[in-house]
Amino acid sequence: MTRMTPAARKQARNLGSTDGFIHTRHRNQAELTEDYVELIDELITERGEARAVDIANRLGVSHVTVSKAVSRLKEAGLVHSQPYRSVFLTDQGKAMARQTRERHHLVMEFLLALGVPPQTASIDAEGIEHHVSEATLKAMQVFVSKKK
Amino acid sequence: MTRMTPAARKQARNLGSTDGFIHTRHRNQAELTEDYVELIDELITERGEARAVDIANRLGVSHVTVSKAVSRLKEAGLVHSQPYRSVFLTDQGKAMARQTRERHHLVMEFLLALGVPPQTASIDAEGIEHHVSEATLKAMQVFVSKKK
DNA sequence: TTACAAATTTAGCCCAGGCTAAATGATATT
DNA sequence: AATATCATTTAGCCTGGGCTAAATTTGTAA
Repeated sequence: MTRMTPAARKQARNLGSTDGFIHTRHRNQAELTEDYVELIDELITERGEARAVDIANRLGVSHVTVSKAVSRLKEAGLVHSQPYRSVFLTDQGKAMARQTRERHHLVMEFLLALGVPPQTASIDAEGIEHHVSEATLKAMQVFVSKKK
Repeated sequence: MTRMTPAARKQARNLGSTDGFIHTRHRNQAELTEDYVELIDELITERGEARAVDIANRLGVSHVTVSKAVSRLKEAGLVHSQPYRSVFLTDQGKAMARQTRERHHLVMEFLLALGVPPQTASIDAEGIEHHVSEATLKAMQVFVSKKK
């Protein structure tokens, strides 16, 4: 190989950008947060309150993990609660919940309209919903409308 | 609240199962692995070899992180390499790469057929591809075929 | 063939998000 | 009102996947 400056090497290999990948770690944090907020919202709707035990059971993690997660959510301003009491969404949390709920619902409708069986659709929606852009959401919306 | 056995309480709250959620941590591990394998495959195709520096640049992480990740992939039997040399896929790794590549391609085609603009489609495909079941993949396939 | 540049590995750190065990708080039955 | 039970928090641990700095290896120009 002939001598090259570092910049020239990079250039030669077409590098230098992160190529559309997002740091999975962060992507994941966001996902987890959304899952918690979504679930808290569901629990409040279903039973009027979201208790740590219930969150833990639904998520399949220990109640201690939930306790720590709730602290993080508090830090993030998504949730508030008194010690030893159940958890409530702040306005910000509610906004996120609404968004997430709508997105979830749309993705679900979309998969069903596509012909995916309900049970599978439910699982896939859980995984997919955190990764769809506004543009894709809109396209899904259009598709669902047309199907009706 | 009236006295209840623990089992009765669970029953009353409809709990006991993890409700379709998968532990995000694990889901994530699998994703990362697929991203690495996919990228290594791409690099080998593009340039004949996958070097740690290139992987690091494309993924936007440090080369040290890549080094550690490659060790994990080796452990998992997906990859092999001599010290200080570039990385190659094992048969198992190649199989995973092929699968991932096909899935990626199909999801991409699908989003484009749906009317999502290419750039957005590319980003979304990255996120979505790890979360689609066989059933959904098949439905996407059907949709894409019909569009042609 | 020596010396320098580039790549990889090693050492050692950090943080998030899991866990179990133990301490503390809330509540319902008697 | 006391006690037993259930829920939450605290303490302390582990692992994965990041990082920087330093050591090592490889490869090439002079």
